[in-house]
Amino acid sequence: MARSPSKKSSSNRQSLSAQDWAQAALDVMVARGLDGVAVEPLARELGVTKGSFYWHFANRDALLDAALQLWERQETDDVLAQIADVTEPYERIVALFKRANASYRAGRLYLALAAAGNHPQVRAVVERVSQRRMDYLLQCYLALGMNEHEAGHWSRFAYATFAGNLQIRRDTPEAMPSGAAFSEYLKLMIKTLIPRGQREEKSASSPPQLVALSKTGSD
Amino acid sequence: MARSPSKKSSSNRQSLSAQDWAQAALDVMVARGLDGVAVEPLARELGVTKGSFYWHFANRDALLDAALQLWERQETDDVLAQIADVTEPYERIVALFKRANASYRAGRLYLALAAAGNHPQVRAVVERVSQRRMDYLLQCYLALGMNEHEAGHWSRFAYATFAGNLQIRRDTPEAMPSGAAFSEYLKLMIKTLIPRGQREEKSASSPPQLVALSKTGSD
DNA sequence: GCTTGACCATACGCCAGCGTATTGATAAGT
DNA sequence: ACTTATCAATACGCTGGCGTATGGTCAAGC
Repeated sequence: MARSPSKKSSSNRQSLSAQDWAQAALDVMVARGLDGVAVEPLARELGVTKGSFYWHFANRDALLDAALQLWERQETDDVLAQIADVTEPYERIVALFKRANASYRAGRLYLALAAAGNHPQVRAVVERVSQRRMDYLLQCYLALGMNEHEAGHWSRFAYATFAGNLQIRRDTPEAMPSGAAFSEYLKLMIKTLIPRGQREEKSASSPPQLVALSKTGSD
Repeated sequence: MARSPSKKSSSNRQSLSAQDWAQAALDVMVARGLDGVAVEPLARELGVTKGSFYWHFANRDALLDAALQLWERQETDDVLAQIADVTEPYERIVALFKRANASYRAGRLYLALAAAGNHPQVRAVVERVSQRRMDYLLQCYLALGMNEHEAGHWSRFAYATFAGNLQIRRDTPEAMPSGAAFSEYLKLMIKTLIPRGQREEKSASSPPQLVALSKTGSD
């Protein structure tokens, strides 16, 4: 329930912003999926009518665009920024994996969006985000000393496992352990998905540095 | 049961059966997702009107039930039956993995259904199917000589990777290699996901050799 | 204190999909 | 030949969501 905007208070009868609507749209996606994002129900939930909505947005698609943009910023840009200080490639992958399995909400959101493959609008963003994440992983594996080919395989492998775990957690929550057993599971995956055979050699001389993944242009 | 055993023949202008409707519903799910399964459009596609539909089914939910049942039979019962003759546990997992990555259609269908987590009707079936598949995998890993704990981890791991690969193929098809590169990728996953450290005891025979990976895909 | 503009309410028309009712058509069965 | 069962067409009412039009309110600003 508590989202995060500093000024969001249920008793707050201040006017809403487009951002508030976009954030609410993301919340609904988590709960009811992409096509749960309907103007009128959403307005009801926000305690206003759709007269308000059509002040902020031209139509439903515009809302989706805003929500999508917000999502990409929050769940990809920000995440990559958060682990930017981890310089060692092995540790970086570990950090990614831990973070990927940390937020339940983020996982649901990702699945909800990815499930909307029909919607071209959504699809484009999901595709770009997935690509960016895998590319980032690829860089990590390259930094471990692999060649492009191997790194391609392993990054894809790792990303698939990540995405699949989200699905398991959603579809069969009982099958996913918690607590210590989960830590153990995570440990196993990390150990398996980061082959330390070809441990990286030149992490001091030629720092991988990963180009910071800055926003794919300007948008 | 309706006595008209109308096989799936596209040019068959004989009357339709409930099975035909269910099959068509699955086809639509592959193409447009779960909520693409609407009575009227479906009827249009089948060249009839919904007057026909409401002869065979009480309502839309009944159609979904039938489709779901059909799906579970086709994609789980039948698959498990097909690999029942593979007795060696290692080979069995390999066979599962190959089969899982073979049918594009089956993957889309699974994802489409899994995405409908809101719908309790669908959710129940997806949950059971996922559970059954993971349980099957669990048995395989147990047969390799693992204890329950380890086998639980590895079967979950393997299933997650399977599900994630489906997602990658759907969301970023370019990221998934084809041809020889894909075989190589599959080989890597198999090798990684079936730890041969604790190889099961009774078979000191030849390593299974990965049999050629010949496009066993249905479509 | 009257105007302006940002924000929201109300009311309407539209459309797609669900479900129902009724009738039509055709292929057995008797 | 006539009934019956099976499958389908047509027509209708209902609902929920989209988008529009228009008017209401309230906080600045001149």
